Amino acid sequence: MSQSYLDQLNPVQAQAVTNTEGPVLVVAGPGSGKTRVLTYRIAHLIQSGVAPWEILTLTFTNKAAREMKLRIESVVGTRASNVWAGTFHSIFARILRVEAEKIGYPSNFTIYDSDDSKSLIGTIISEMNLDKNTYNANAVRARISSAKSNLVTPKLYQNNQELMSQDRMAKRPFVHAIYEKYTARCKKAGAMDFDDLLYRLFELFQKNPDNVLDKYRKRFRYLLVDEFQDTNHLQYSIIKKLVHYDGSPRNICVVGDDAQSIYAFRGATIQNILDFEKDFANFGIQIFKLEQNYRSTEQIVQAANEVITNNSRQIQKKIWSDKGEGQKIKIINALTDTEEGKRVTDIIVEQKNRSHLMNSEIAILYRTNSQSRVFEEYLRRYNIAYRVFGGQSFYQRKEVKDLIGYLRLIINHNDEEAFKRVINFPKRGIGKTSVDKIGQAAGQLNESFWDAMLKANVGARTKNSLGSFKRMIEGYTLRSQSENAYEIAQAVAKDSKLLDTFKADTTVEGLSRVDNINALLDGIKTFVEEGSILDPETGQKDTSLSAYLQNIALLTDHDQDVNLTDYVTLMSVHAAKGLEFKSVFVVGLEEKLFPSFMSMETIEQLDEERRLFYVAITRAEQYLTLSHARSRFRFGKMHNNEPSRFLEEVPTQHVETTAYIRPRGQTDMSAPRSSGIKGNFKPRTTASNTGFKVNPADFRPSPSSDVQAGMKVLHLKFGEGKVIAVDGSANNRIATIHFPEIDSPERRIMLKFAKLQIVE
DNA sequence: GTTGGTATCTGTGGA
DNA sequence: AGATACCAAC
Repeated sequence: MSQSYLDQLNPVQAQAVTNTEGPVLVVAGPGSGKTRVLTYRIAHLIQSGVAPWEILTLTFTNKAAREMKLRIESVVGTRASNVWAGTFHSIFARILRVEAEKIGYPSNFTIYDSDDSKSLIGTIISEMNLDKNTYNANAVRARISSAKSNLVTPKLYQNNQELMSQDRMAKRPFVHAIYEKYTARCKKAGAMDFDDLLYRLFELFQKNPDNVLDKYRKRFRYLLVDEFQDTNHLQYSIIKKLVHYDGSPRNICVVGDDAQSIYAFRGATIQNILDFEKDFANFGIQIFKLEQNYRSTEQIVQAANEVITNNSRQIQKKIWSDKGEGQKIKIINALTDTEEGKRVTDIIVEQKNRSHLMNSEIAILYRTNSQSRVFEEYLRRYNIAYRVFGGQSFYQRKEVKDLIGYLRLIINHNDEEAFKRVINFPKRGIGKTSVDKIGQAAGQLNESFWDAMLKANVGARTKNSLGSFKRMIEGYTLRSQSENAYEIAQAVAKDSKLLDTFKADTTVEGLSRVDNINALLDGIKTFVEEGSILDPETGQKDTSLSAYLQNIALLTDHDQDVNLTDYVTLMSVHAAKGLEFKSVFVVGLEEKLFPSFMSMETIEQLDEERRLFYVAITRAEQYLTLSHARSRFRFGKMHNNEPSRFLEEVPTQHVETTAYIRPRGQTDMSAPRSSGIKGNFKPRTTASNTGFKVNPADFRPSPSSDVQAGMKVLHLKFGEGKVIAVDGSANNRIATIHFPEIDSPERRIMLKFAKLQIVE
């Protein structure tokens, strides 16, 4: 057997790969070859005789799972496709398809996405006659979601003093009642939301009917978990059900980095890492720390290390790189968001020309998806190919959801959200009043909307329409037994008049809706051609509509296959986790934006924002550019924001001194700037003026040769300071200055770069 | 029931 | 600014 893949690992990595028995915790810094370790570990298991389908690998994104499979394949060949590898949600959904009936769900259950959940919660709120401003559907949904993630049932919720008093304080004492109704309603509709995919599996394992748990414990002899820092309590509880029991070999390997935990907002907790150490302490746990960064240059790694030390709690590790010192970090201080867009694009042009970067080696990362627009405009003007990830996903578009709504209803008649979406679109004369009556009947009879629809007290004509609607859907349900997903979807798009309705709309929007429907149909066709694997062990494939729907529900925009053209990547920092680019731009580094205004209340929230910043800067291999704008257009208004505190946390010795030079011959392309600031557009020459303690308009820098020890000086970012000493050679004088206003007040400043105004 | 216009709300990240 | 909710008129 060839062991050559072991030669490609450093000693710690090799340890993490070959110690396959018993519990293992791998703490993996950014760029430390985490994926390599995971894939080689799986390959190693297979090489040592473990059957691929005995290995379960849980990841957070479909993309990560797919990539892992590809890489395992390159070592062990096609056997790789028999490994169970997927996201928590998709693997668990697959198990639930088989077992759902044991806990009172149909095997063809629908998966409600967050829009469905939100809509149902909104319906319940209004049915309960609660004020929908106090009871914000999104806020309630978040609370329900976090309850589920912490194994809190509606009953437990009601008995939990802390939760109840939080609700009372927020003037929302009935959240527990909404939670209870929501749960019942989902069940009635044969639907699971994203949290249910986890929670119901836990329930199944907990109740353990027919000793079903035993089956999965035996099936998954080896368990691997990627991005463990992003798991929530519920996920960890399921993991423990599978591997942590008497007599278990406890073959579990979790890989994570506490410094890259960025999903606390949806219940993830790094407590899981600490708990893991504790829970498996008596079972021979082995801990490996991957500390060598193979991705980034020293400037970037050291800056990142420094930034993260501002967080209060973390697992001690020393990330280092031997990629050489590399380029310093550039900082762009822009006046407006449009100027930021222009200057970032200018640098992209320069990097392409001078450093011969491909578009695909460049990424622009931002905190919120809405920031993409300005960059898109400039990239388009400069004729640079780009691709925006995230934002409104393809699957969230109205027309796409409409068609999928039909398909969902065909497979699961009880799907309430799908029913309401399509019952009167395209119009068939069944208006709001009728749907409300159906809803009332459903409530009284304790039936689904579907079962109640012909029993509702509606007019004869409406009843007629309902009847033919019902027959149409049932006809497709029958056909779906024998025809594949594409055949059904195509027929539905035509017969339901959905395509015709959109075709009748000749506006630009209507045209794009038709395009999107066709794109969706193409996607379904591809699915049918490839089929989805039901069970890695048997390799059984399924091209049915039902299989398609379970596949689609957990897909995001990032999973769309990308044609291999060369484009600049635009995405949120969250979406960029796990990726790397030669050149990275982290933009919009302003207080209230990054860190987000929603996350500035507590130290914990700020720490998470900082970890997000850490993730952002560690995506860069060679070039890192940070930018902020003094003012930006947001929510329909101009906002002036201070530069982000994170900019100040980047040590100045890693920052390049830049002067903004207007690119030649491009004046005609200059951005439309908001009036009022126009005249103030001046080149800035300091690198470190990332946060201004002094109003730049009042700032009059003095010739640096005049600066002497003992003087009182002003610095744009650091404020007032006292020069303690001046040393260095005549043409590279360095001043040691004490700035009382900043955190580490003693600064060494090179006078030939710094701008200082002598006060006295 | 449908249409079109106006008022109101909302606003981070994503499986 | 954009999406959605709501309402009056057809």
